[in-house]
Amino acid sequence: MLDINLIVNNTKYVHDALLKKGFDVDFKNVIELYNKRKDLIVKNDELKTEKNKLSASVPVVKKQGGNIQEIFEKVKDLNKKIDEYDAELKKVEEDIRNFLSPLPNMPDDDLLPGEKENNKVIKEFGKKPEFNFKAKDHVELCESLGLIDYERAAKISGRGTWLYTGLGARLEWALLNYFIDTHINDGYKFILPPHILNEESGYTAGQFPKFKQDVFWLEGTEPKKFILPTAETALVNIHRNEILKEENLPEKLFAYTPCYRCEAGSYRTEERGMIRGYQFNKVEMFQYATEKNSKQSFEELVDKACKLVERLGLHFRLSKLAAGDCSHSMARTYDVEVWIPSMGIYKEVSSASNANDYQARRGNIRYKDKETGKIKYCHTLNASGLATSRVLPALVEQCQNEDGSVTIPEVLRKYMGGIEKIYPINK
RNA sequence: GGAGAAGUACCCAAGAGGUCGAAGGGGCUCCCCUGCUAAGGGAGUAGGCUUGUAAAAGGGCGCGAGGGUUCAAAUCCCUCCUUCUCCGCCA
Repeated sequence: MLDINLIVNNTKYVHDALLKKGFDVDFKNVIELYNKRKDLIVKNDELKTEKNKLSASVPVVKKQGGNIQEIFEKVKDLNKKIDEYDAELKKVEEDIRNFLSPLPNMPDDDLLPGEKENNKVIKEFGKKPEFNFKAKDHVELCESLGLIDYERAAKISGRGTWLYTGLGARLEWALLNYFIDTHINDGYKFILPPHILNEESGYTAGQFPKFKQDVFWLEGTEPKKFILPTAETALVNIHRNEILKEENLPEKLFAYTPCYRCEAGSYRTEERGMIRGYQFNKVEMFQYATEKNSKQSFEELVDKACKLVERLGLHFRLSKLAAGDCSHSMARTYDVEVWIPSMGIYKEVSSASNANDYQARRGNIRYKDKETGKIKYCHTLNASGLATSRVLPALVEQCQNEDGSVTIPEVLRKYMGGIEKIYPINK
Protein backbone atom coordinates (compact mmCIF):
# COMPACT_ATOMS: atom_id res chain seq x y z
CA MET A 1 0.00 0.00 0.00
CA LEU A 2 1.29 3.42 -0.92
CA ASP A 3 1.36 6.26 1.56
CA ILE A 4 -1.61 8.53 0.85
CA ASN A 5 0.21 11.47 2.40
CA LEU A 6 3.08 11.01 0.02
CA ILE A 7 0.64 10.88 -2.88
CA VAL A 8 -1.02 14.10 -1.76
CA ASN A 9 2.16 15.99 -0.98
CA ASN A 10 4.36 14.65 -3.72
CA THR A 11 2.00 13.59 -6.45
CA LYS A 12 4.39 13.94 -9.33
CA TYR A 13 7.08 11.91 -7.65
CA VAL A 14 4.73 8.99 -7.01
CA HIS A 15 3.23 9.25 -10.47
CA ASP A 16 6.61 9.14 -12.16
CA ALA A 17 7.77 6.27 -9.99
CA LEU A 18 4.74 4.16 -10.91
CA LEU A 19 5.20 5.09 -14.53
CA LYS A 20 8.49 3.22 -14.40
CA LYS A 21 6.46 0.14 -13.61
CA GLY A 22 4.14 0.87 -16.49
CA PHE A 23 1.30 2.33 -14.44
CA ASP A 24 0.06 5.73 -15.54
CA VAL A 25 -2.09 6.67 -12.57
CA ASP A 26 -4.26 9.75 -12.25
CA PHE A 27 -4.36 10.69 -8.58
CA LYS A 28 -6.76 13.60 -8.92
CA ASN A 29 -9.73 11.70 -7.55
CA VAL A 30 -8.01 10.24 -4.49
CA ILE A 31 -6.63 13.60 -3.55
CA GLU A 32 -10.13 14.97 -3.69
CA LEU A 33 -11.33 12.06 -1.57
CA TYR A 34 -8.50 12.65 0.86
CA ASN A 35 -9.47 16.28 1.34
CA LYS A 36 -13.11 15.36 1.61
CA ARG A 37 -12.24 12.88 4.30
CA LYS A 38 -10.41 15.48 6.39
CA ASP A 39 -13.25 17.89 5.99
CA LEU A 40 -15.77 15.31 7.14
CA ILE A 41 -13.68 14.37 10.14
CA VAL A 42 -13.34 17.95 11.31
CA LYS A 43 -17.05 18.66 10.96
CA ASN A 44 -18.05 15.38 12.51
CA ASP A 45 -15.72 15.76 15.47
CA GLU A 46 -17.23 19.12 16.26
CA LEU A 47 -20.67 17.55 16.48
CA LYS A 48 -19.35 14.71 18.59
CA THR A 49 -17.72 17.14 21.01
CA GLU A 50 -21.02 18.88 21.48
CA LYS A 51 -22.82 15.60 21.94
CA ASN A 52 -20.34 14.36 24.50
CA LYS A 53 -20.63 17.53 26.49
CA LEU A 54 -24.42 17.36 26.53
CA SER A 55 -24.44 13.71 27.50
CA ALA A 56 -21.98 14.24 30.30
CA SER A 57 -24.11 17.02 31.70
CA VAL A 58 -27.12 14.76 32.20
CA PRO A 59 -26.30 13.47 35.71
CA VAL A 60 -25.51 17.01 36.86
CA VAL A 61 -28.67 18.55 35.44
CA LYS A 62 -30.65 15.68 36.92
CA LYS A 63 -29.36 16.42 40.39
CA GLN A 64 -30.20 20.06 40.02
CA GLY A 65 -33.66 19.15 38.82
CA GLY A 66 -33.17 20.69 35.38
CA ASN A 67 -34.83 19.72 32.12
CA ILE A 68 -33.26 16.47 30.98
CA GLN A 69 -35.73 15.82 28.19
CA GLU A 70 -34.54 18.90 26.41
CA ILE A 71 -30.98 17.57 26.38
CA PHE A 72 -32.17 14.19 25.11
CA GLU A 73 -33.87 15.83 22.16
CA LYS A 74 -30.82 17.91 21.31
CA VAL A 75 -28.54 14.89 21.38
CA LYS A 76 -30.97 12.91 19.25
CA ASP A 77 -30.80 15.60 16.60
CA LEU A 78 -27.04 15.64 16.75
CA ASN A 79 -26.94 11.88 16.41
CA LYS A 80 -28.86 12.04 13.16
CA LYS A 81 -26.26 14.30 11.60
CA ILE A 82 -23.38 12.32 13.07
CA ASP A 83 -24.74 9.12 11.58
CA GLU A 84 -24.92 10.76 8.19
CA TYR A 85 -21.33 11.95 8.41
CA ASP A 86 -20.17 8.58 9.69
CA ALA A 87 -21.72 6.80 6.75
CA GLU A 88 -20.23 9.25 4.30
CA LEU A 89 -16.83 8.98 5.93
CA LYS A 90 -16.92 5.21 5.81
CA LYS A 91 -17.68 5.33 2.13
CA VAL A 92 -14.90 7.81 1.40
CA GLU A 93 -12.33 5.76 3.31
CA GLU A 94 -13.42 2.62 1.51
CA ASP A 95 -13.08 4.41 -1.83
CA ILE A 96 -9.57 5.53 -0.94
CA ARG A 97 -8.63 2.01 0.05
CA ASN A 98 -10.11 0.52 -3.07
CA PHE A 99 -8.12 2.95 -5.13
CA LEU A 100 -4.83 2.34 -3.36
CA SER A 101 -4.83 -1.39 -2.74
CA PRO A 102 -4.40 -2.57 -6.36
CA LEU A 103 -1.55 -0.14 -7.01
CA PRO A 104 1.93 -1.64 -7.11
CA ASN A 105 4.84 -0.59 -4.97
CA MET A 106 7.05 2.24 -6.17
CA PRO A 107 10.39 1.12 -7.54
CA ASP A 108 13.51 2.47 -5.88
CA ASP A 109 14.90 5.58 -7.54
CA ASP A 110 17.91 3.89 -9.09
CA LEU A 111 15.91 1.31 -11.07
CA LEU A 112 15.61 1.58 -14.81
CA PRO A 113 12.08 1.84 -16.14
CA GLY A 114 10.58 -0.81 -18.36
CA GLU A 115 10.49 -4.56 -18.53
CA LYS A 116 12.85 -7.50 -18.84
CA GLU A 117 14.85 -5.94 -21.67
CA ASN A 118 16.16 -3.41 -19.18
CA ASN A 119 17.31 -5.94 -16.62
CA LYS A 120 21.00 -5.61 -15.97
CA VAL A 121 23.34 -8.50 -15.28
CA ILE A 122 25.43 -7.40 -12.32
CA LYS A 123 27.73 -10.32 -12.00
CA GLU A 124 28.44 -13.75 -13.43
CA PHE A 125 29.66 -16.63 -11.35
CA GLY A 126 31.65 -19.56 -12.69
CA LYS A 127 31.75 -20.56 -16.32
CA LYS A 128 29.36 -22.22 -18.69
CA PRO A 129 30.24 -25.89 -18.65
CA GLU A 130 31.48 -27.16 -22.00
CA PHE A 131 30.67 -30.70 -23.01
CA ASN A 132 32.72 -32.63 -25.54
CA PHE A 133 29.86 -35.10 -25.85
CA LYS A 134 26.20 -34.77 -26.57
CA ALA A 135 24.75 -33.34 -23.41
CA LYS A 136 21.34 -34.46 -22.26
CA ASP A 137 18.58 -32.30 -20.90
CA HIS A 138 17.39 -32.65 -17.34
CA VAL A 139 14.18 -34.46 -18.22
CA GLU A 140 16.13 -37.17 -19.99
CA LEU A 141 18.79 -37.30 -17.30
CA CYS A 142 16.32 -37.48 -14.43
CA GLU A 143 14.52 -40.33 -16.13
CA SER A 144 17.62 -42.27 -17.05
CA LEU A 145 19.02 -41.86 -13.55
CA GLY A 146 15.71 -42.85 -11.98
CA LEU A 147 15.35 -39.57 -10.12
CA ILE A 148 12.00 -38.39 -11.35
CA ASP A 149 8.87 -40.16 -12.56
CA TYR A 150 6.76 -37.79 -14.63
CA GLU A 151 4.37 -40.34 -16.10
CA ARG A 152 3.16 -41.81 -12.85
CA ALA A 153 2.87 -38.31 -11.36
CA ALA A 154 0.57 -37.44 -14.25
CA LYS A 155 -1.42 -40.55 -13.49
CA ILE A 156 -1.96 -39.81 -9.82
CA SER A 157 -2.19 -36.04 -10.07
CA GLY A 158 -2.05 -34.56 -13.55
CA ARG A 159 0.28 -32.65 -15.80
CA GLY A 160 2.62 -30.11 -14.28
CA THR A 161 3.60 -32.42 -11.45
CA TRP A 162 6.33 -34.92 -10.83
CA LEU A 163 7.36 -37.67 -8.47
CA TYR A 164 10.80 -37.67 -6.86
CA THR A 165 11.86 -41.28 -6.57
CA GLY A 166 14.73 -42.94 -4.72
CA LEU A 167 17.92 -40.97 -5.22
CA GLY A 168 15.88 -38.19 -6.79
CA ALA A 169 14.03 -37.72 -3.52
CA ARG A 170 17.28 -37.94 -1.63
CA LEU A 171 18.92 -35.37 -3.85
CA GLU A 172 15.96 -33.03 -3.42
CA TRP A 173 16.04 -33.54 0.33
CA ALA A 174 19.81 -33.04 0.38
CA LEU A 175 19.41 -29.68 -1.32
CA LEU A 176 16.80 -28.62 1.20
CA ASN A 177 18.97 -29.76 4.09
CA TYR A 178 21.93 -27.94 2.68
CA PHE A 179 19.89 -24.73 2.45
CA ILE A 180 18.38 -25.17 5.89
CA ASP A 181 21.70 -25.85 7.60
CA THR A 182 23.26 -22.83 5.94
CA HIS A 183 20.53 -20.51 7.18
CA ILE A 184 20.65 -21.92 10.68
CA ASN A 185 24.40 -21.32 10.73
CA ASP A 186 23.79 -17.76 9.62
CA GLY A 187 21.53 -17.18 12.59
CA TYR A 188 18.17 -17.31 10.84
CA LYS A 189 15.22 -18.74 12.74
CA PHE A 190 13.62 -21.82 11.23
CA ILE A 191 9.85 -21.56 10.68
CA LEU A 192 7.45 -24.22 9.45
CA PRO A 193 4.24 -22.30 8.77
CA PRO A 194 0.77 -23.55 7.98
CA HIS A 195 0.20 -23.99 4.25
CA ILE A 196 -3.45 -22.99 4.41
CA LEU A 197 -3.88 -19.26 4.84
CA ASN A 198 -6.72 -16.82 5.20
CA GLU A 199 -7.49 -14.18 2.64
CA GLU A 200 -6.08 -11.32 4.66
CA SER A 201 -2.65 -12.90 4.55
CA GLY A 202 -2.70 -12.76 0.78
CA TYR A 203 -3.74 -9.15 0.94
CA THR A 204 -0.94 -8.14 3.31
CA ALA A 205 1.63 -9.83 1.13
CA GLY A 206 0.37 -7.71 -1.75
CA GLN A 207 -0.52 -10.78 -3.77
CA PHE A 208 -4.21 -9.95 -3.54
CA PRO A 209 -6.19 -8.53 -5.19
CA LYS A 210 -3.91 -8.96 -8.21
CA PHE A 211 -3.07 -12.66 -8.02
CA LYS A 212 -6.28 -14.11 -6.67
CA GLN A 213 -6.58 -16.21 -9.81
CA ASP A 214 -3.13 -17.69 -9.41
CA VAL A 215 -3.49 -19.52 -6.12
CA PHE A 216 -5.45 -22.62 -5.17
CA TRP A 217 -8.56 -21.87 -3.15
CA LEU A 218 -10.00 -24.49 -0.86
CA GLU A 219 -13.61 -25.34 -1.35
CA GLY A 220 -16.01 -25.33 1.55
CA THR A 221 -14.04 -23.10 3.88
CA GLU A 222 -15.78 -20.10 5.33
CA PRO A 223 -14.12 -17.66 5.56
CA LYS A 224 -12.23 -18.54 2.39
CA LYS A 225 -8.77 -20.02 2.54
CA PHE A 226 -6.06 -20.66 0.01
CA ILE A 227 -2.87 -22.69 -0.19
CA LEU A 228 0.25 -20.61 -0.07
CA PRO A 229 2.03 -19.82 -3.33
CA THR A 230 5.26 -19.10 -1.43
CA ALA A 231 6.31 -19.16 2.21
CA GLU A 232 6.70 -15.40 1.99
CA THR A 233 2.92 -15.10 2.22
CA ALA A 234 3.00 -16.78 5.62
CA LEU A 235 6.19 -15.14 6.88
CA VAL A 236 5.16 -11.57 6.14
CA ASN A 237 1.98 -12.12 8.13
CA ILE A 238 3.61 -13.39 11.31
CA HIS A 239 3.81 -9.88 12.70
CA ARG A 240 0.67 -8.49 11.11
CA ASN A 241 -0.90 -5.86 13.38
CA GLU A 242 2.05 -5.87 15.70
CA ILE A 243 4.46 -3.24 16.96
CA LEU A 244 7.96 -4.65 17.17
CA LYS A 245 10.87 -3.41 19.20
CA GLU A 246 13.66 -1.84 17.23
CA GLU A 247 16.28 -3.72 19.20
CA ASN A 248 14.86 -6.99 17.87
CA LEU A 249 15.29 -5.90 14.27
CA PRO A 250 16.25 -7.08 11.83
CA GLU A 251 14.41 -10.26 12.57
CA LYS A 252 15.77 -12.97 10.32
CA LEU A 253 13.61 -15.96 9.45
CA PHE A 254 13.49 -18.75 6.96
CA ALA A 255 10.92 -21.36 6.14
CA TYR A 256 10.61 -24.46 4.08
CA THR A 257 7.33 -25.06 2.30
CA PRO A 258 6.17 -26.43 -0.98
CA CYS A 259 4.76 -23.64 -3.15
CA TYR A 260 1.42 -24.18 -4.81
CA ARG A 261 0.58 -22.18 -7.87
CA CYS A 262 -2.15 -22.37 -10.47
CA GLU A 263 0.08 -20.99 -13.23
CA ALA A 264 -2.96 -21.29 -15.47
CA GLY A 265 -2.07 -21.46 -19.12
CA SER A 266 1.49 -20.42 -18.54
CA TYR A 267 3.15 -23.51 -19.94
CA ARG A 268 5.51 -23.06 -22.80
CA THR A 269 7.03 -25.90 -24.72
CA GLU A 270 10.47 -24.93 -23.52
CA GLU A 271 9.36 -25.34 -19.95
CA ARG A 272 9.48 -29.07 -19.83
CA GLY A 273 10.12 -31.09 -16.75
CA MET A 274 10.16 -29.27 -13.49
CA ILE A 275 10.92 -25.78 -14.70
CA ARG A 276 7.35 -24.79 -14.03
CA GLY A 277 4.91 -26.80 -11.95
CA TYR A 278 1.88 -26.59 -9.75
CA GLN A 279 3.95 -27.54 -6.74
CA PHE A 280 7.60 -27.06 -6.03
CA ASN A 281 9.82 -26.95 -2.97
CA LYS A 282 11.38 -23.78 -1.78
CA VAL A 283 13.26 -22.51 1.22
CA GLU A 284 12.44 -18.87 1.74
CA MET A 285 14.47 -16.29 3.64
CA PHE A 286 12.73 -13.34 5.19
CA GLN A 287 13.64 -10.26 7.18
CA TYR A 288 11.70 -7.70 9.14
CA ALA A 289 13.93 -4.64 9.09
CA THR A 290 13.91 -0.98 9.97
CA GLU A 291 13.98 1.72 7.36
CA LYS A 292 17.60 2.37 8.37
CA ASN A 293 18.92 -1.15 7.92
CA SER A 294 16.79 -2.54 5.11
CA LYS A 295 19.40 -1.82 2.46
CA GLN A 296 21.94 -3.78 4.40
CA SER A 297 19.46 -6.61 4.88
CA PHE A 298 18.87 -6.68 1.17
CA GLU A 299 22.57 -6.99 0.41
CA GLU A 300 22.83 -9.80 2.91
CA LEU A 301 19.97 -11.74 1.35
CA VAL A 302 21.35 -11.36 -2.15
CA ASP A 303 24.75 -12.46 -0.96
CA LYS A 304 23.33 -15.49 0.82
CA ALA A 305 21.37 -16.58 -2.23
CA CYS A 306 24.44 -16.26 -4.44
CA LYS A 307 26.63 -18.21 -2.03
CA LEU A 308 24.17 -21.09 -1.95
CA VAL A 309 24.41 -21.56 -5.70
CA GLU A 310 28.12 -20.82 -5.78
CA ARG A 311 28.93 -23.55 -3.29
CA LEU A 312 27.04 -26.02 -5.44
CA GLY A 313 29.59 -25.17 -8.11
CA LEU A 314 27.00 -24.09 -10.63
CA HIS A 315 27.33 -21.40 -13.24
CA PHE A 316 24.86 -18.57 -12.70
CA ARG A 317 24.44 -14.85 -12.81
CA LEU A 318 22.91 -12.09 -10.76
CA SER A 319 20.55 -9.62 -12.40
CA LYS A 320 19.11 -6.37 -11.21
CA LEU A 321 15.56 -6.16 -12.48
CA ALA A 322 14.09 -3.16 -14.21
CA ALA A 323 11.16 -1.52 -12.48
CA GLY A 324 8.52 -3.22 -14.57
CA ASP A 325 9.93 -6.70 -14.00
CA CYS A 326 9.98 -6.38 -10.22
CA SER A 327 7.19 -8.09 -8.35
CA HIS A 328 4.05 -6.08 -7.82
CA SER A 329 4.76 -5.47 -4.11
CA MET A 330 8.45 -4.88 -4.46
CA ALA A 331 10.56 -1.76 -4.71
CA ARG A 332 13.61 -3.66 -5.80
CA THR A 333 14.35 -7.17 -6.99
CA TYR A 334 17.54 -8.99 -7.87
CA ASP A 335 17.27 -12.39 -9.51
CA VAL A 336 19.76 -15.18 -9.14
CA GLU A 337 19.59 -17.06 -12.42
CA VAL A 338 21.15 -20.41 -13.00
CA TRP A 339 22.37 -21.65 -16.36
CA ILE A 340 20.29 -24.43 -17.90
CA PRO A 341 22.50 -25.82 -20.69
CA SER A 342 19.76 -27.64 -22.60
CA MET A 343 17.64 -24.52 -22.79
CA GLY A 344 20.58 -22.22 -23.39
CA ILE A 345 19.14 -19.72 -20.95
CA TYR A 346 19.34 -18.65 -17.35
CA LYS A 347 16.42 -19.48 -15.07
CA GLU A 348 15.52 -17.83 -11.80
CA VAL A 349 16.37 -19.85 -8.70
CA SER A 350 16.11 -17.00 -6.29
CA SER A 351 14.39 -13.69 -6.32
CA ALA A 352 15.56 -11.30 -3.63
CA SER A 353 13.33 -8.34 -2.99
CA ASN A 354 12.85 -5.40 -0.73
CA ALA A 355 9.24 -4.32 -0.30
CA ASN A 356 10.26 -1.30 1.77
CA ASP A 357 7.15 -0.39 3.78
CA TYR A 358 4.62 -1.49 1.17
CA GLN A 359 3.65 -4.78 2.77
CA ALA A 360 4.00 -3.36 6.27
CA ARG A 361 1.43 -0.69 5.47
CA ARG A 362 -0.99 -3.32 4.24
CA GLY A 363 -0.46 -5.51 7.27
CA ASN A 364 0.04 -2.72 9.79
CA ILE A 365 3.44 -4.07 10.79
CA ARG A 366 5.36 -1.48 12.75
CA TYR A 367 8.22 -0.88 15.12
CA LYS A 368 9.02 1.66 17.74
CA ASP A 369 12.02 3.79 16.93
CA LYS A 370 14.44 3.54 19.82
CA GLU A 371 15.62 7.13 19.74
CA THR A 372 12.51 9.10 18.89
CA GLY A 373 9.95 6.70 20.33
CA LYS A 374 7.99 7.13 17.13
CA ILE A 375 6.07 4.32 15.55
CA LYS A 376 7.22 3.50 12.05
CA TYR A 377 6.42 0.95 9.43
CA CYS A 378 8.81 -1.97 9.12
CA HIS A 379 10.57 -2.82 5.93
CA THR A 380 10.03 -6.38 4.76
CA LEU A 381 12.40 -8.35 2.59
CA ASN A 382 12.40 -11.80 1.14
CA ALA A 383 14.62 -13.98 -0.98
CA SER A 384 14.37 -17.56 -2.04
CA GLY A 385 17.12 -19.59 -0.60
CA LEU A 386 16.48 -21.47 -2.83
CA ALA A 387 13.80 -22.98 -5.03
CA THR A 388 14.84 -26.54 -5.78
CA SER A 389 12.82 -27.04 -8.94
CA ARG A 390 15.23 -24.95 -10.97
CA VAL A 391 18.35 -25.93 -9.06
CA LEU A 392 17.93 -29.63 -9.60
CA PRO A 393 17.62 -29.42 -13.41
CA ALA A 394 20.59 -27.06 -13.56
CA LEU A 395 22.55 -29.32 -11.28
CA VAL A 396 22.00 -32.55 -13.21
CA GLU A 397 22.62 -30.82 -16.52
CA GLN A 398 25.72 -28.90 -15.46
CA CYS A 399 27.22 -31.82 -13.55
CA GLN A 400 26.59 -34.53 -16.14
CA ASN A 401 29.37 -36.74 -17.44
CA GLU A 402 29.94 -38.47 -20.74
CA ASP A 403 28.93 -41.86 -19.36
CA GLY A 404 25.51 -40.48 -18.48
CA SER A 405 26.27 -40.16 -14.78
CA VAL A 406 25.91 -37.04 -12.68
CA THR A 407 28.48 -35.90 -10.14
CA ILE A 408 26.98 -34.82 -6.83
CA PRO A 409 28.36 -31.47 -5.62
CA GLU A 410 30.65 -31.78 -2.64
CA VAL A 411 28.40 -29.83 -0.26
CA LEU A 412 25.51 -32.23 -0.78
CA ARG A 413 27.35 -35.48 -0.27
CA LYS A 414 27.09 -35.55 3.48
CA TYR A 415 23.33 -35.40 3.11
CA MET A 416 23.35 -38.35 0.71
CA GLY A 417 25.36 -40.90 2.59
CA GLY A 418 28.54 -39.90 0.82
CA ILE A 419 27.33 -40.72 -2.70
CA GLU A 420 29.58 -38.99 -5.21
CA LYS A 421 27.93 -39.93 -8.46
CA ILE A 422 24.57 -41.13 -9.63
CA TYR A 423 24.68 -43.60 -12.50
CA PRO A 424 22.01 -44.42 -15.09
CA ILE A 425 19.86 -47.35 -14.13
CA ASN A 426 19.48 -50.32 -16.44
CA LYS A 427 15.96 -50.67 -17.66
C1' G B 1 -18.83 -31.52 15.34
C1' G B 2 -21.50 -30.72 20.51
C1' A B 3 -21.47 -28.19 25.58
C1' G B 4 -19.54 -24.63 28.72
C1' A B 5 -15.98 -20.45 30.33
C1' A B 6 -13.16 -16.37 29.07
C1' G B 7 -10.92 -12.12 26.01
C1' U B 8 -9.76 -4.81 29.76
C1' A B 9 -3.22 -1.28 28.94
C1' C B 10 3.94 -4.36 28.72
C1' C B 11 1.90 -8.53 32.31
C1' C B 12 -1.80 -9.93 36.19
C1' A B 13 -6.34 -7.85 37.42
C1' A B 14 -10.89 -4.57 39.35
C1' G B 15 -15.03 -2.57 36.97
C1' A B 16 -21.94 -4.66 36.20
C1' G B 17 -25.40 1.92 32.30
C1' G B 18 -23.34 8.34 33.41
C1' U B 19 -17.44 12.59 36.07
C1' C B 20 -13.93 5.52 33.45
C1' G B 21 -8.38 6.65 29.77
C1' A B 22 -10.37 3.03 33.05
C1' A B 23 -8.99 1.02 40.67
C1' G B 24 -5.07 -2.21 42.55
C1' G B 25 -0.69 -4.98 41.82
C1' G B 26 3.63 -6.37 39.01
C1' G B 27 7.06 -4.26 35.67
C1' C B 28 9.78 0.01 34.12
C1' U B 29 12.38 5.09 35.37
C1' C B 30 14.38 8.20 39.17
C1' C B 31 15.46 9.05 44.34
C1' C B 32 16.26 7.46 49.62
C1' C B 33 18.01 3.70 53.06
C1' U B 34 21.35 -0.48 54.14
C1' G B 35 29.19 -1.54 53.51
C1' C B 36 27.51 -4.92 48.98
C1' U B 37 23.39 -8.15 47.81
C1' A B 38 18.47 -9.54 49.28
C1' A B 39 14.68 -6.70 51.35
C1' G B 40 12.40 -1.86 52.42
C1' G B 41 10.64 3.47 51.72
C1' G B 42 9.32 7.66 48.35
C1' A B 43 8.16 9.84 43.58
C1' G B 44 7.10 9.14 38.56
C1' U B 45 5.45 6.33 34.32
C1' A B 46 -0.34 4.05 30.59
C1' G B 47 -1.19 2.56 24.47
C1' G B 48 -2.50 3.35 19.45
C1' C B 49 -5.05 5.71 15.33
C1' U B 50 -6.80 10.27 13.71
C1' U B 51 -7.82 15.53 13.52
C1' G B 52 -5.58 20.05 14.64
C1' U B 53 -1.03 23.41 14.86
C1' A B 54 4.83 26.53 12.87
C1' A B 55 5.12 23.71 17.33
C1' A B 56 1.60 23.12 21.01
C1' A B 57 -2.99 23.37 23.42
C1' G B 58 -7.47 21.18 22.30
C1' G B 59 -10.84 17.53 19.95
C1' G B 60 -12.60 12.57 18.01
C1' C B 61 -12.16 7.11 18.17
C1' G B 62 -10.31 3.06 21.12
C1' C B 63 -11.69 -2.24 26.91
C1' G B 64 -10.93 -9.19 20.99
C1' A B 65 -13.67 -7.52 15.91
C1' G B 66 -18.18 -5.81 13.73
C1' G B 67 -23.18 -4.42 14.33
C1' G B 68 -27.44 -2.97 17.64
C1' U B 69 -30.28 -0.85 22.05
C1' U B 70 -29.87 3.99 24.82
C1' C B 71 -29.74 10.93 25.59
C1' A B 72 -25.37 8.00 27.51
C1' A B 73 -22.10 1.32 26.75
C1' A B 74 -15.92 -1.75 29.08
C1' U B 75 -20.81 -2.59 31.38
C1' C B 76 -27.16 -4.67 28.03
C1' C B 77 -28.38 -7.49 23.12
C1' C B 78 -26.80 -9.95 18.33
C1' U B 79 -23.01 -11.94 14.92
C1' C B 80 -18.07 -13.32 14.24
C1' C B 81 -12.90 -14.38 15.76
C1' U B 82 -9.50 -16.32 19.32
C1' U B 83 -8.10 -19.02 23.77
C1' C B 84 -9.16 -22.64 27.65
C1' U B 85 -12.03 -27.01 29.75
C1' C B 86 -15.19 -31.24 28.89
C1' C B 87 -17.61 -34.75 25.35
C1' G B 88 -17.84 -36.96 20.48
C1' C B 89 -15.38 -38.23 15.77
C1' C B 90 -10.90 -39.27 13.08
C1' A B 91 -5.70 -39.86 11.28
